[in-house]
Amino acid sequence: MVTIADVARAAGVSPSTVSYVLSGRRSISEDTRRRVQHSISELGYHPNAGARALASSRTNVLALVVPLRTDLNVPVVMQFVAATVTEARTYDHDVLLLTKNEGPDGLRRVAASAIADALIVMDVETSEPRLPVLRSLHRPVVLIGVPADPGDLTCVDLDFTAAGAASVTHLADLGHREVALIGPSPAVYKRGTSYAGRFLRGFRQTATKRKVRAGSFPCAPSYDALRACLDDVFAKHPGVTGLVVHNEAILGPLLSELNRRGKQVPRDISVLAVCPEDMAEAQSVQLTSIAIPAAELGSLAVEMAMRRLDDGGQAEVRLLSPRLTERGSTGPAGT
Amino acid sequence: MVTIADVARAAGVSPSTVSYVLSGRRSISEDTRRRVQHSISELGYHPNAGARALASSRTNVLALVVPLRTDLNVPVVMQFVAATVTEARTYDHDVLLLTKNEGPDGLRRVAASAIADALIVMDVETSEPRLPVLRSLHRPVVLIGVPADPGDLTCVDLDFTAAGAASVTHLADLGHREVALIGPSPAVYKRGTSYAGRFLRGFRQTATKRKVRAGSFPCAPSYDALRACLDDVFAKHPGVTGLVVHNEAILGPLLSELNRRGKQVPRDISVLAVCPEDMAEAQSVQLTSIAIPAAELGSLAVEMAMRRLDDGGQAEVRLLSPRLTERGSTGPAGT
DNA sequence: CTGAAAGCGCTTACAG
DNA sequence: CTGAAAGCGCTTACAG
Repeated sequence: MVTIADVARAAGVSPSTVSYVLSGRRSISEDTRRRVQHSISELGYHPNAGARALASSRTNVLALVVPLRTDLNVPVVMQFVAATVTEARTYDHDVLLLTKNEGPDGLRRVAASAIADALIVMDVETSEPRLPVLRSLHRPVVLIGVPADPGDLTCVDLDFTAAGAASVTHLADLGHREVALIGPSPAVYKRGTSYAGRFLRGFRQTATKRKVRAGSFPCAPSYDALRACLDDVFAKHPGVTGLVVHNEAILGPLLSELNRRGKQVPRDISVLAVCPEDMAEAQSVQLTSIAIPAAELGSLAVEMAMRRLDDGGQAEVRLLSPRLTERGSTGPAGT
Repeated sequence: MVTIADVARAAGVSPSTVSYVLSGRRSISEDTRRRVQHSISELGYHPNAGARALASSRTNVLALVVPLRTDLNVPVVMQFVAATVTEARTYDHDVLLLTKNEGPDGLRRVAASAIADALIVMDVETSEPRLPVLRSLHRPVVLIGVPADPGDLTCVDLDFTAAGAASVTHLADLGHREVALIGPSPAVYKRGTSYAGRFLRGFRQTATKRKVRAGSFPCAPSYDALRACLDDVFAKHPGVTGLVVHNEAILGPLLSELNRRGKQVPRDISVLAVCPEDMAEAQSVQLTSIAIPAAELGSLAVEMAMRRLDDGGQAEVRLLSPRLTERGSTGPAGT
């Protein structure tokens, strides 16, 4: 194993000088820097992470707490994770993966043993039970989602309330008077997952304002559940002409079922999806959609965590404005 | 921050005794152990990871190198990752996530800076370009997948050759004389991804042996690509009565398309899927399938990595036998 | 612009 | 059965 002493010897300087060349924390003569850099690459030196962490109390590791359920949208989680890891690397950090079911003890362990400098937490609930622990960790925490009372914790998410509103506005503008929201699994609502409730609220408020009849239909991610859900929609809303789908897992099956039932999109019924862009494009009918910007959220979360680490900065709640892209699955009502 | 010295003081022993209580590397009187344990939980002590790593040259971290492509099956990757993290925790290890696009330098960095004790590498290609680097790391490496020449690297995977064979055997036994394999995206074959080629080989060999006419049709993960692919299948194999689908992303769309074309499963055409169990069960028709045991592979990989860390054990190539479950999407040919 | 040295919090021979 | 002490490989005041 190559140590800083080896590099120092090879370059004819002291170990501290090598360290300063690496950190840039003091000025080094051009000549010395060059000799050190040369020895470093010559020897293939990489600072020992444990020693560095011990001496500096910085690990250069971000802990990412992910849910590993299957009722959540898996591709969205993956996109988020990928963006987080990629962005973290641009700050010279690595990502440690923790699962939600490690619970409060796991969070305490990671913080107390100084395994990570900061935490990014996905799948936040409205009355998030982990909030007290997270606050007690004395480490920067970035929540993906917005709990009822974030306090001094940083949050970032899509503005789901605005997204819910935008979905109704779009359909109302097209003349639809009766719409249905096909939402996430009942389990997601039961858990009080932050985004589900916020979307629904925006959806309902705007429906009232725009005098659009609106119903909400949670749907479990299975073919049978979807069929039952659609039956329910058409029974309760015989005049429905617009569907807002906030449930990525059943997008494909939904389009098949509509087709099987002889409903053409958008002629007979408009469909607006809330999902990642690529998913909206990959369906049998290209879907008008409000994007779930998983990748942006991932890199933003890292950026915010890094900022809090560096400047000790202020907590903030950052909500990304929804972006709606028309792709032809929505059209005027009653044509 | 609570240190081992704090615990020692509170328990009235030396720091080394606390360390030995934690590691169990020497016998401690029952009384001392109890006092120490009590102080530990009293103070909420967790050993500093960096200090421990520095002193012991063990990080208790496993690095997991994952592909972050979208042409790979995302749920399978997630299941694998989840199982890896969960299993690692049972060995008191954490998981560091690396992306494949960090490349050889990333692998070298992780090994040289002693961030992780061992590596688990997913998405291995037949002529895997990372093999030389991986061998040079002097750390246990477990590959998910089997390269042409694994050498002294440990490998674990489903026996895809046997799986390909089993798929044909199942259909041939049911009397099918002409079958088509709808495989992974052409990009997957082009890349030489290990499992795709192995499955195809088993499929072809057994088709020849059983005198079954067989064709192979790679399919990109989009609705349009699927339609074109099916057109191709029926053009080249007008007498086809069995479909083997080794491409999870297009399972749902495939069933919709068959339905739209008036082909009933399994009356008109049998469908056998290669995918995780829950996916086979979630389709509009419950699918007879050969399971992709993502979770088992994840925990096996961790187990094998831990064994190599502890006993320095032998390298091995471990192939799990395929398991076929009948669910009614396959039936006798020509009824 | 650079070096010598203390110290980060553990583990583990060495000693008794 | 237990303790004192060296040492792991860095960073960072302290000094010049």
